[in-house]
Amino acid sequence: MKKPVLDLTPLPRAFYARPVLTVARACVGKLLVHYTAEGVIVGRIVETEAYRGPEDRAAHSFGGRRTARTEVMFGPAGHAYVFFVYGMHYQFNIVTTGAGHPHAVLVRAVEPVAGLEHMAKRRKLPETSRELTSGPGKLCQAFGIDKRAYGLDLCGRELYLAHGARTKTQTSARIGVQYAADWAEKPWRFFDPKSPYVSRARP
DNA sequence: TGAATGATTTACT
DNA sequence: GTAAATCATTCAA
Repeated sequence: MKKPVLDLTPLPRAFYARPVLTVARACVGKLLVHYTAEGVIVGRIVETEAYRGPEDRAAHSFGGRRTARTEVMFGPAGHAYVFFVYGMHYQFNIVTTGAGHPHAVLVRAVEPVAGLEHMAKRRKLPETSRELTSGPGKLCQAFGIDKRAYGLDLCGRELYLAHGARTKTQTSARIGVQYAADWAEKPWRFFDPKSPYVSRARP
């Protein structure tokens, strides 16, 4: 039995042009595809979070803050918002909803599907390690996503989402945003409880 | 110009 | 369990 060929057709812009909570939930189970110089890398998304500026205190676009960094979130849906934190980690987000609505979905964890050798090389870990992609900074390193991906159109051919199997989704509070008080407690994190690659809850 | 800090990971006690 | 690594972005002055 040969493994069936993966369907890597990019999802249409209409998928992203919906309310951010809808898109965040819909992203769980979808495939994240990145064509790099080394080869194609594919992962199944198992954990996301919604950020709904301007009213969401935990969002970078809170209060309608429009700067060079947040600019892409104010544009049309279906683009990549990539930013750098803690002096060493990138985070990959998907701009949703539509122009003028700075809403985005943070992709927090994926399960390796294809291109394992490239992920393992970038992460300097064995291909079997769960640490390969079980966190927002980890998956960016594994996929080779950095500031060059900022603003990329996810309806292009380089970096995009593709259809995947439907899975059950659980919700919880978001992680790492305690500074945002009551907004941190909203159940805006979506994940597949059966996946071993979901990032662990905060200590 | 300068200081504070963060949508994290990793190593160490 | 706690702390260090490390720098772009932001805000105050």
